[in-house]
Amino acid sequence: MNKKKSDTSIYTPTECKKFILPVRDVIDIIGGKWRLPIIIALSFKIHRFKELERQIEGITPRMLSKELKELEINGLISRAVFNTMPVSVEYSLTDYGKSLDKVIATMRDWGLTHRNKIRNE
Amino acid sequence: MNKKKSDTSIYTPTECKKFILPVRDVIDIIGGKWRLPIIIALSFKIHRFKELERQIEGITPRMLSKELKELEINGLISRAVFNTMPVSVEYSLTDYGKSLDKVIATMRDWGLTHRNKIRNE
DNA sequence: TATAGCACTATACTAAAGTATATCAGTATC
DNA sequence: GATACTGATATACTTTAGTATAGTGCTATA
Repeated sequence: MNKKKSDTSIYTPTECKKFILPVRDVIDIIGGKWRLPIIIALSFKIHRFKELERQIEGITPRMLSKELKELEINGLISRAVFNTMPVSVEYSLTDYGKSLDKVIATMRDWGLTHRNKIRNE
Repeated sequence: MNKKKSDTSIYTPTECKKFILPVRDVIDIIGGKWRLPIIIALSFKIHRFKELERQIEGITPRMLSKELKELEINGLISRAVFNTMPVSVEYSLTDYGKSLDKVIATMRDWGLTHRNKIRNE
């Protein structure tokens, strides 16, 4: 009776870490300098490698290639190769990638409020 | 008539960047290795510096101090000094900081789904 | 034959994020 | 007088993220 389990059930370093893990996953997946620009570009339309390179200004082919691979591993985008001459490769958001929309929208809402708050201080 | 504005209105590098900015803000604010643990810990109760240091295992006082400052600058937490002996300093989430709950919950939901998906592959 | 476009990759580098370790001033306890 | 507590800060270091630049194999066009 001297200790209430419910008060601190989540509030131990271990439980706290467990609570955070899925949130951290999202940050790991869409974090970094280039992932969001890529996801947003692909949410508008399917893109070829060079199109993305031109669309996302400042990105190097090395980073684009690297990030596309990561996003593909995480199942957010898919890669389709066509044997045209020269070969063309199309990147598109998977349904799973599209499901991030809700998350991005929620973040964006808060971020817009934050921007207004900062501006009015 | 040969170009439809609505098709590409958001879809230029400049407009795309504008769209992303508030989302990036959120990542910048809660991203990094230690911000979420700090925010979550403070969402359960007010903490003193040493309490946070003990609660968040692995953090060094340098990082804790650095991140607390950043979070305070962004208005998410507040710092209260009491002239006890020795001095005690209490950190708490502001209402504004608490407003991140919704964002964190949404991210967590998606992250949990992602974890289940990965596990079942 | 030279040049250009596509989808990358390789190598070397710089910058940012995070870690390790020691130390500070003040007080209270052993 | 030595040690420990509080809330930090300083310096030096390593690790991760991102950049710069050049080059690959293929083919079509000039």
